[in-house]
Amino acid sequence: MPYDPSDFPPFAVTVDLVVLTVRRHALCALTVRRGEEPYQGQWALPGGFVRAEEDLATAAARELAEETGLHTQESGDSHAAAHLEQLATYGDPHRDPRMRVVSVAYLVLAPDLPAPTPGGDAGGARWTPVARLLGDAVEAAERLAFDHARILADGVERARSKIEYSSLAAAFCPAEFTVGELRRVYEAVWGVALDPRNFHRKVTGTPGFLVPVGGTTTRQGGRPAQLFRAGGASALNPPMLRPEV
Amino acid sequence: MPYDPSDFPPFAVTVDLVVLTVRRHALCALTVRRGEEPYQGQWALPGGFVRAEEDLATAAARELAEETGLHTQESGDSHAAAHLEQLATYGDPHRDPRMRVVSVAYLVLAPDLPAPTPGGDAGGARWTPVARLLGDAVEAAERLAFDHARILADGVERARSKIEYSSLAAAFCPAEFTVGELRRVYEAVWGVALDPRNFHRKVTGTPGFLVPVGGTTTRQGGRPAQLFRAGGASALNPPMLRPEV
DNA sequence: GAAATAGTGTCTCTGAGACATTATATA
DNA sequence: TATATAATGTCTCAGAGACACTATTTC
Repeated sequence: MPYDPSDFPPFAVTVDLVVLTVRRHALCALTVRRGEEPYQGQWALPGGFVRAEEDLATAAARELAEETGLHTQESGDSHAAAHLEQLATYGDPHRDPRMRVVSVAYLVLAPDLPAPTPGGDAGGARWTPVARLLGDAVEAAERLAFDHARILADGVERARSKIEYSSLAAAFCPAEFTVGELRRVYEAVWGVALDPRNFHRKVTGTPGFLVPVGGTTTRQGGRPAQLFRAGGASALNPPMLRPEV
Repeated sequence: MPYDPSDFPPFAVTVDLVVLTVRRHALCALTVRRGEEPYQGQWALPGGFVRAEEDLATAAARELAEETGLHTQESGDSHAAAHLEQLATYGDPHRDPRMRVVSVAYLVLAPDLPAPTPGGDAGGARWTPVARLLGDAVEAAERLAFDHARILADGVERARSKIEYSSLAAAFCPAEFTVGELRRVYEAVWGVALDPRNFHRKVTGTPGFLVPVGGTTTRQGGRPAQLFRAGGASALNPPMLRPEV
């Protein structure tokens, strides 16, 4: 195995972001409109080149901040931090018609943002329900550029399976949330209805999963609900069971 | 987001392989001795450059065949095929002191090979127990080059968690195996002792997990054991529970 | 015979699913 | 008042863990 820098073919390396949130009871992904060829005018996942002296995760966090203003670390204040993790890497030789591009995809789980349309330097950016991007009969106008539909599908599947055995569903909620809000996250991500009583028993009975924060809220209507924040426990054992098995 | 080929910094892209097998009741990883600087003489994970017109998974399968002779597809004969899946991508700017290298790691689960030392064009290649490569006090002579200890740790963790809820443990076994042999795989990978009777009930009671093949063997000593092959079910639901929770 | 592994059965307890019921807000 | 959501409780059944016991081989 000779190892000569002149031996290896040059690659471009990018990061692509699957940014998921729950809005109006639907799982949504952040999409941006492409301003140039190829796939000009089509929607795509946000992303960009990794810089020469930049780590992959750093590049993903930078792109995320540029597109949404979201940060992945608590900035001292009480803002909920988005969760960021590496998803997978896509390197088909012809996934980009211009050159050889290897893209490292990252998955971001974010709370519903106050600003309806994310700011940043991206042209048109919007939240699109994943059902409309990944359904059986996706309209041509909604079809994602490159192999981004595949990347999005992988990200959605990762999110669906990870909230089973981790406390990551709280990443979709504001810093303080109720049991019912957390349940509606599960229902939106999985696309199923969960029994409110069994759900309540499960999440409040798991030590370290939820920490009561003291107040109550009626923002969902009905009887005031206790407010919680995510506890330190990152693993959920035994897992939350996804119905329809 | 201007998108000009001259904009992007050039990267080298490699694949690194975490090839795991179970030998003599121990989880082992394939390691090769480095023949040149940096880290000359140290052990490392097998791997190499991705070619210009080659898919990432293809490059991983090619490197695997070169180093071990293993194939990832059934070749028509009854040889057990190794399992190959993408693990993660490592791109710290200084993980290779010579240039910017992004490495896509793949995880391979292989049955114990008949040949004690894998062939191929790699110089010294051998199976090393992962406990010796990842323990708390790893000897200097056993320390892996680059960030390969981290990659190996990620691969081992992936394997440990995946056999919980999938039928992948059978990838460590020959094409036909007994319940006891499968149990010893779990015990080696997890490093725990499992109750043989509860294990037997679990795996034989899960529909589609094991298919009886008709014969028996006494290669483990004792009463003859029925032979099975892996069934079509790839998911194991409910999962096999890892003790010490 | 002893010793090893294979295979079946039995008991108990945790926990998920399917309900009922009560509590407290808004319209 | 009706209606929404929140919170607690009760029953049943599947399944994991902890065993006992029998079966069939090798030494």
